[in-house]
Amino acid sequence: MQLPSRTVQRLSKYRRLLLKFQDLKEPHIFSHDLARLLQLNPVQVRRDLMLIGVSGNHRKGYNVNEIIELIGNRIDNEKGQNVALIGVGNLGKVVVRYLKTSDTKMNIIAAFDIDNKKINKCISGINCHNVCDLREMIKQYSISIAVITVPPDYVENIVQILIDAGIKGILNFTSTHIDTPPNIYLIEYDMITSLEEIAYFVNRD
Amino acid sequence: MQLPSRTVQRLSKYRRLLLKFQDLKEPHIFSHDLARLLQLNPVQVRRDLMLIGVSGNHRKGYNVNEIIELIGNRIDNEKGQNVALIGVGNLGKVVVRYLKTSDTKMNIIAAFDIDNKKINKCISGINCHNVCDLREMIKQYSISIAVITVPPDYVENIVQILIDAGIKGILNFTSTHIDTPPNIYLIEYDMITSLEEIAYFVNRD
DNA sequence: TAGATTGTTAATCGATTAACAATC
DNA sequence: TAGATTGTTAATCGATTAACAATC
Repeated sequence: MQLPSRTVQRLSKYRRLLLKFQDLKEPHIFSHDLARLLQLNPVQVRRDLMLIGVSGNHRKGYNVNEIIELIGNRIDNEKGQNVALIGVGNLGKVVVRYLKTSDTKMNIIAAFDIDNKKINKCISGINCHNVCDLREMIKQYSISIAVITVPPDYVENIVQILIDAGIKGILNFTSTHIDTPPNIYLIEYDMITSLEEIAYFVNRD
Repeated sequence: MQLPSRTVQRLSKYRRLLLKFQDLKEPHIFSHDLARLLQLNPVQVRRDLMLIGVSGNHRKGYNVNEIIELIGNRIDNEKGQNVALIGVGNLGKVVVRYLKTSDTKMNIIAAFDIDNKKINKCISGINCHNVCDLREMIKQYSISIAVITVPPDYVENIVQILIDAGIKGILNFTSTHIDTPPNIYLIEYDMITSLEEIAYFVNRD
């Protein structure tokens, strides 16, 4: 049974928070504490946990390790999830460094660029390849997710290559809207739209 | 009457797309063309435009200039919207440069850092100030929105300063969840959560 | 037992879209 | 007129939350 996307987002956040609890040797947590720490409704937390089959204790709350394990069972791929980054500019470098230093099952294993000065260089421990090798590398290393951090003019072209190469999911950091077929799962970070949305509500509250 | 947040997001995207049409001297557009270009439903486009009072022509569609103007009336602040960026690291620099070169009514007018090597330097045409001056600058230049690009350990502290200084909206680029009172409009870009969400659906489609 | 919690259904809320009237 | 479009209500869909039973 497929989980709602909002539930998946919250599960990701529960896990990251609880991994800190694990370090603190706190074996249990109540739904209202988890909710408070993430500014959510406790009912929502209990419902999310119910959906993935976590069962709590009426006295002690939920077992932290059990939550972490069952979230992993749902979200993680056994083989790990290989991610590629396209566009080794300033933003690309920041994203690679961030992902390499975060403890997540998302493995960023290759970067790509068209600039010969960058190709075959190492950035934050991963190699920068020629965009021409994208298709081959995606298949060889079974990369299913791409993070796009190229300049706006290159976006359309890169997306076409990615789709042809069989990529399944895209995180688009450029503010250029991209057109994807419905079988590609797409998330777009559009900072202009986000700032304009914030501006709208700030002026009306 | 307050617009739904999803409508505001789409209006922002309509406007950016239509500004290109304006350059091409295309005076009109049909709802189904606008919808197709942004992968939306034409009914949704017409409904959004109806909500802001745009009226179309049964033969020629909607007037591009009229849409742009009425979106501006709703979203833009007459005085312009002043934005500050906190944390002049690599990510911060990228964001400043991007916002300075985009044509948006969002004016990024100041950057802040705690590093003396950065303070009083100019980045992409704006000055980097000491975080200690945040409160004063926010009031003086009526900055209502902050973009946060500081390292995780500084986030909590910075948010407290921003809230005390009366900031109204925050775009959080760090993957550290922040706790804001309900009168602050917050958008968070959490790339770990986004990648895990993509991974979940990619493995199930 | 009383009180605090989990577990789960049903009601509600918000957003999208189907249906169709009106117009050119 | 026929066909294509806009305009708008009502139905539907998805997500959240209220209500309350069950348990320790």
